[in-house]
Amino acid sequence: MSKCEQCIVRQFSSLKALTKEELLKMADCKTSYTIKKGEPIFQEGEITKGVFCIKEGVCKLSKLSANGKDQIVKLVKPGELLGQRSMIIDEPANLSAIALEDMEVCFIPRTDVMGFFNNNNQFSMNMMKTICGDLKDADDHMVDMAQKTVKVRLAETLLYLENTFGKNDDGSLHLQLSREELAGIIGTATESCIRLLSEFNKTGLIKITGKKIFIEDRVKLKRMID
Amino acid sequence: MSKCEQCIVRQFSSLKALTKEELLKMADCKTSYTIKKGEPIFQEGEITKGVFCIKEGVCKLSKLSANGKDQIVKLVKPGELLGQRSMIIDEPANLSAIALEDMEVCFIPRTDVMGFFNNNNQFSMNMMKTICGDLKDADDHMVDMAQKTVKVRLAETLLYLENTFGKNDDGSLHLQLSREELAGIIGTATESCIRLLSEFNKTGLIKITGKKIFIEDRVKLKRMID
DNA sequence: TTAAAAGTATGACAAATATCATATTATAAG
DNA sequence: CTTATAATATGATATTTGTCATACTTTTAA
Repeated sequence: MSKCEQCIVRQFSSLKALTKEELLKMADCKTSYTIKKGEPIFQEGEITKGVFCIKEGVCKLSKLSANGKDQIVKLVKPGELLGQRSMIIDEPANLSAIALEDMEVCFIPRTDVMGFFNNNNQFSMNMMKTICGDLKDADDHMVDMAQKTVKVRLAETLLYLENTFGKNDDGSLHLQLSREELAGIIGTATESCIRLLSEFNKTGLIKITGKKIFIEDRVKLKRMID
Repeated sequence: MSKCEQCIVRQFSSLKALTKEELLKMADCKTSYTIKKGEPIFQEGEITKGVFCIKEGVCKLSKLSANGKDQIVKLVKPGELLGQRSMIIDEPANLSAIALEDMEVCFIPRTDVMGFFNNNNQFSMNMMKTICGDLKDADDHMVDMAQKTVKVRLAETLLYLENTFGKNDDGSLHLQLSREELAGIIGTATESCIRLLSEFNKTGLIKITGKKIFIEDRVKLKRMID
C-alpha cells in the first residue's frame, strides 16, 4: 500500500490541507485502481460510496441526453477529485465518469472523507471552494452553449485543450479525443464537428494529420472567440 | 429593525440552522433594502461584500454574453440566498442579479456570515448542499442547452414557471416575464421565442391574452420534453 | 392627451446546424 | 495478412434558428 504524502493528487486538490496523521489514515483506507481507456469509474445514477482521486490519466464527466448523445460536461485531470458533490449531498451520481486514457485512481470511502471534512476546517473550505469554482465554470459554460455558435465553441475548445493538457513533442495536442468526443464537448453533431475541423484545416487555423491536431494560428483562433 | 427569527428566508434557506443567539446577532448587523422591478441587486464583476436574503419578489441571475444578449442562468425566489459563491471564494460576482418584481431583501456583511459559517457546522453544511444543488442544476441546464431544441426548452420553461412560481387566480402564470426575458432563459432570439409562443398558442398548448400566459395542455407540453 | 418609446408580432430571407447517405481510411480481431 | 468493424470524411438536403424589416400595440413621459 503506497503512501499518500507524496501523491500528486495531494499537491493540487483540497487534500493539501490534510495533516500527516490524516494522510496516514487515508493511506490505510484507500483502494487503488487501474482503469483502462474507455472504462467507467462510475455511471450516472450510480450510488458512489466515496471520492476518487485522479492520480494519472484524464477522464470525462458526461451525461446522456434524451436524443442519445453523450454531452461532456467537464474533463478531469490528475490532481483532481471526483464525486465530491454526490458525497456531500448524498445523492446518486449526476454524471458518468469515463476514462479517456488509461488511468490510476484511488478510492476513499465516504465515511473517511466525511471524517476529515468535519474535523479539518481548511479541508472542507478547500473542497467548498473547488465546488464553487465548478459552479462558476458550469454557469459560464451554459452561457456559451446558449449564445455562441458551434464554430466559436470549437475554437474555444481547441485552445482549452492546448492550455489544459498541453502538447506532445511534435506540437500536437496531447489529449487525443475522437471526433465524437470532441463533438460531445462542443455540443454538436459529430458530422458538424468533423466539417468544421476540415474547414479550420483548410483555412490554416489548425493542421490535421490522422488523429493528431496541431494548432497553427493561435491568434486567429483567439480572435474568433471575442 | 425587524427580527430575523420569523423571517421567511430563515425557513427555507441554510439559515434555518442558526441558533437564537446567532439570529439576534444577524438582526443587528443586517440592512434591509427595497428594490424596484428592473433594478440590480448587484452586477457582474462587482465586489459583493456579503450575502443577500430574498424576503420578497423574484430576481434573475444573468450574464451578458459577447453578442450583447442577457442569458438568464437562474431565477431566485423568496427564501433563497444570493451571493454565497462569491462570498466563499472571495471573488467578484460572476452574474448580475436584477429584480423581476419589486423586492425586499436583507444584506448581511461577509464577516458576519463567515462567522456563522466557521462556528456553526450545520449552517456551513446547509450552504454547501445548496451550492452542490446549484451545481447539479447548472450541469443539467448546460446539457439541455446543448442538446435540446428551442421549442423543447420553451415547453420546459413554461412548465417550470408554473411549478416554481405558481398561477394567479385566473389561472395565468404568476411570474410575468417579458418576451425578451423568456428568450433569455431559453437561450434564443426574442423573435424566435415570440414565434414559438404564437405557435403554441395556435396549437392550443397555451393561451395568450396580452402579457398573460395560460397553460392549456400540460400533458402535451410534458410529452414534448421527453 | 398626445407623442415618443418600448414591447410584441409577423413576414421574408439568410445562416447555422442536423440528418441521411455514402465513400474512404484506420483499427482491431481472427 | 486479411477481413470485419469502427472512425473519419464529405456531399446533398432538410430543418432549425437568427436577422432584418416593418407593422401593430401597449406603456411611459412630457
